[in-house]
Amino acid sequence: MKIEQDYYRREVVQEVAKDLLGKVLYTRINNQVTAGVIVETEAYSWRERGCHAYNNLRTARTEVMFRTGGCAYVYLCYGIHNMFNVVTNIEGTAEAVLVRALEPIEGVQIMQRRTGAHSLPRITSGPGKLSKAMAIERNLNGAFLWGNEIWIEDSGTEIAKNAVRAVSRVGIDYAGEDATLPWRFIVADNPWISRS
DNA sequence: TAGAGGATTGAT
DNA sequence: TCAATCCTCTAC
Repeated sequence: MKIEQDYYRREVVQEVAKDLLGKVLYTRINNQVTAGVIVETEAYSWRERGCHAYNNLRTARTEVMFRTGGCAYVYLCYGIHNMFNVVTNIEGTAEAVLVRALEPIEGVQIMQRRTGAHSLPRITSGPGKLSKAMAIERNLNGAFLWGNEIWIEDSGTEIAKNAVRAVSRVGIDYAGEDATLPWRFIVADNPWISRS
């Protein structure tokens, strides 16, 4: 079952980030279907410095974050890596969840081919790598997550609450105190989460 | 319009 | 530890 829009429109972005663990991200690009269970996420909000839309900064890039929950926000990082985010909350409130790692369950060979010769446990263990494996590029920026190219499904299997860890986010030292917020959510001991 | 830097990654 | 690589944002 594809997840419906109300799921993404909730007010607390951290709740959506935590809840997305265990859900399944699908893409169908060039008629090739790939899918993976989300095992690591990070929450971002206009209220804190780690966010591109901090202090309601509205630019061509951040515009998508202000849209209604359920859109994809895809941007290029370091000129090399596409990063996939899920926009949350209602229109006008800039919040998003960065998907950082997946456990592949469908189209594994396709993902291996797209990422080169990486060994299996590592092909989707990081935001740049999973986008490459799933063929997520900036042409999907703004796409709704219940379409035919990219969507998220509820697998029906819950992640045990005691298996979820909330830790600090990575790579945002410039955010000062906000870099210490425990807004990164991982499935503990899962071999597919990104390196710390 | 130029210049600095980044929600990363893989090789050294 | 460092380079790759290009888009985005800011300052002039």
